[in-house]
Amino acid sequence: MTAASLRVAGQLRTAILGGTIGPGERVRQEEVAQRSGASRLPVREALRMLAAEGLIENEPHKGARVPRLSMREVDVMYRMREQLEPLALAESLPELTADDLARLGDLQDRIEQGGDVGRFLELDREFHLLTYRGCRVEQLTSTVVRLWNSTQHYRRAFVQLSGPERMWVVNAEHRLLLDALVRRDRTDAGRFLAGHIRRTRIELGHHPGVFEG
Amino acid sequence: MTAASLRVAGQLRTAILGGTIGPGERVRQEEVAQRSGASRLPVREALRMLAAEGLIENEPHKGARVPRLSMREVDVMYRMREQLEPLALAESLPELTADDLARLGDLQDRIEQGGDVGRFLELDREFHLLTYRGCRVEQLTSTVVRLWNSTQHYRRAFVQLSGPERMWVVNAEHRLLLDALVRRDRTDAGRFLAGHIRRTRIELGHHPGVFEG
DNA sequence: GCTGCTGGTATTGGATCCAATAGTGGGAGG
DNA sequence: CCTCCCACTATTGGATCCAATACCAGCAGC
Repeated sequence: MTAASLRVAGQLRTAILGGTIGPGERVRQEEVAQRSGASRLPVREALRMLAAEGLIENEPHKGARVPRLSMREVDVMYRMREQLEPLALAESLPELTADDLARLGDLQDRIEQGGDVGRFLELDREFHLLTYRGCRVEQLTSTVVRLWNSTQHYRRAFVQLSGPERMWVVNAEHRLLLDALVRRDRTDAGRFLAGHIRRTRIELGHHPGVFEG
Repeated sequence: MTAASLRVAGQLRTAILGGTIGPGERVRQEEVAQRSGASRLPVREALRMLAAEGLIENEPHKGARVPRLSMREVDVMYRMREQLEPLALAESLPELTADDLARLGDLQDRIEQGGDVGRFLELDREFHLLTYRGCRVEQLTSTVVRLWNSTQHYRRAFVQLSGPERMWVVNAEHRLLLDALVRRDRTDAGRFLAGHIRRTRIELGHHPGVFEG
């Protein structure tokens, strides 16, 4: 019975990232406790953990809810990613093993096979986070994960709205990135990555509908 | 009796930032509880909050301790600051009032008056964070604060070691930054700021003694 | 003399109960 | 009929007690 809070946190995390709990929705301690079979105390701890990950926000005596972000906020958070992820990649690249690179190729193959939106988001996330696997600086990786977490919902809405006709761009970018990684070229890799994020940010800006809800 | 956890968190925060509790030191729940007159439960919540701020790290069943960072980690965290703080400044600049700018001038005056290390760290922190006051993107400001928090101890050790003979450089940089802010020149301001952080990072790299202990 | 086990102790994690607070609905007064 | 206030309820915050786990010291066996 180790770490009930970790279990609860995990359940809530997948529920939020999966879209079951959307922005603005409230998360009641009692309800979560009953659903997960634990008492309210580990739920409280789990909520604090998730707050640290940027998945919920906690207000005293008002409870926890999934944050609702404005377009401006998401835009700035994408700019943060443009700045930070190339750094993480540069830290990670020397540590990536041939096995990691093979797995990345595998993931990209599966992304190109297609699937529903949830499947793509999952694979895409796994792909990028795997490229940062070698980054040994906790603060950097956790910040990157936080940014991914907080913007996940809007990415989902965006992918749903824009449909599959622009998917070839993503695939081309991923392939170029992967090739640069295989060549151990940190400059090229960083450039492709920054461009990938920047393009997404700009396309997101053309879909204001994503932020109304 | 609202929010005992917030009170406890505040006490611990100033203790850690002030250097009373150093890197590697353990923080026992019971001890903190007695010292602050609360029970252990709010202490647990406070520890989770501080973990979110990067001030302590929590391991299951092993307790909380102030993280001990390697030179490489601090170096990367300074690189993160170089990337993120100009962004925060650009967001903030249009929102800064004449009053804010006056207060910044005041703070810099007081920095130039001199004082002990703790005083300088306090004023320097207040100066920089005030320049980000207009940044309305929570994730960005909280990330910046986290980076300041985590590296505070090493900054203190560095300032103590290097003494006051290089203080004129800091003052010149602050004055140039402030002037750019008054002129509402975001490009200049971002450049001076990035340079300020970068120089500090490099000088820190010349003092490996800071990271042993 | 060293190593590995085993018991004790210190410390953290979890459950239950009680207190405090915010949000809400109904009633009285204008 | 509208508004303001008050009490009620739903929900979160805190205290105390109990359980589980990690650390440590001492002992036995090799």
